[in-house]
Amino acid sequence: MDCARGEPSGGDYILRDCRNFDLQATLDCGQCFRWEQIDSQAWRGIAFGRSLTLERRGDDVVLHKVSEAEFLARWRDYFDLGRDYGALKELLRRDPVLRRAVEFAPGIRVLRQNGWEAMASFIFSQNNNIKRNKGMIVRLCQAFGEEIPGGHAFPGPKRLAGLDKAALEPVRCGFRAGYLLDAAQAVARGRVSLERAALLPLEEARAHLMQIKGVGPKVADCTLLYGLGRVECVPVDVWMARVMARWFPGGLPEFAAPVAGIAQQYLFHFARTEGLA
DNA sequence: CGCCAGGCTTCTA
DNA sequence: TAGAAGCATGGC
Repeated sequence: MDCARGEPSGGDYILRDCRNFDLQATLDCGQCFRWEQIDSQAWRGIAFGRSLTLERRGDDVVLHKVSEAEFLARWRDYFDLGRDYGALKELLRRDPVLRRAVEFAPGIRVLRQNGWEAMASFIFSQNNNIKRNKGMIVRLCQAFGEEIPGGHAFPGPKRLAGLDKAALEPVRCGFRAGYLLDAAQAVARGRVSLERAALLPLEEARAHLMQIKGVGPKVADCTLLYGLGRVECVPVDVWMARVMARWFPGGLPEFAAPVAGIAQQYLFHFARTEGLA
C-alpha cells in the first residue's frame, strides 16, 4: 500500500515512506477548492469541519496535530490512502496516452470529499474559473459556515435551505445562487439523497442527482467522483472533451473502466497544464 | 476593454 | 430534439 506505515508522533500523525502522494498535484488539480499552499512543502485546508496542515518531509507526509483515531476515522479515506495507486498506475500505463499523463504527475490522488460540499462546489464551478470559484466558496463559508479553529466549516444543506437569493448576495455567485438553493432544499428535504446516489447504479445515480436545477451531467459526475467515492465515474468538461476527441474517440480503454474517474484526473491535469489536446 | 471560465437552463427552428 | 443564446461576475 502507498502509506502502510502510519504512526502517531509528538501529537502529529506521520505517514512513513509515503509514495504516490504529491501534495501540490493532488490539492491543486481542480478537484478541491479549500486548500492553500503555505510554503514549498506544506498545505493548509479545511474539510469535514476541521482545519488541517499537511507537510511533505522527505519521504514522509506529516498531518499536524492529528491523532491516530482521527486519521483512521477521517483522513485515511479522504486522501484515498486505502487504495494502492502504485498498482493502479501500473494498470493505466498499458495505454500510451494514459502513461504520459500518469508520468506527468505520478503523485495525484483523487480525494473523497464530503458529498454535499462536492456538489455545491461544482455547482459553483459552472461557467466559472477556479480562482473565482475558490473566492465564492470562501465567502459562502464565512457567511454561513460554522466558525471553527482556523476558519469556517462548509455550510450544510440544512443551513442553506432556509435562505433566499437575497441572503446569498454577499457570496457574489451570480446565477448560481438559485441552483445552490435548489440543491440545498432538495437534499435537506430528502427529495434527493446523496447516500442513495452513492449506491445506485451509475446511470440511475446521475439521473437522481440531475433532478436538481443547476445539476447537469458534469456536476452530477463530479459529485459522484469527488464526493461519493464513485471512481468509475468520468466527468467530461471542455478539457476532457478535447482529450477524448483527440486521443480516445472510442472511449477510455476497457481495462481502465473500474477506475476511469482516476484515469480522468491524470488526463485532466495533464491536458490543462501541458496542453495535451 | 474584451474574452473567457471544470455548464446548465431556456428559447428557437 | 438539436443547436444557440443568456446567464452574473471577475480573472487575465
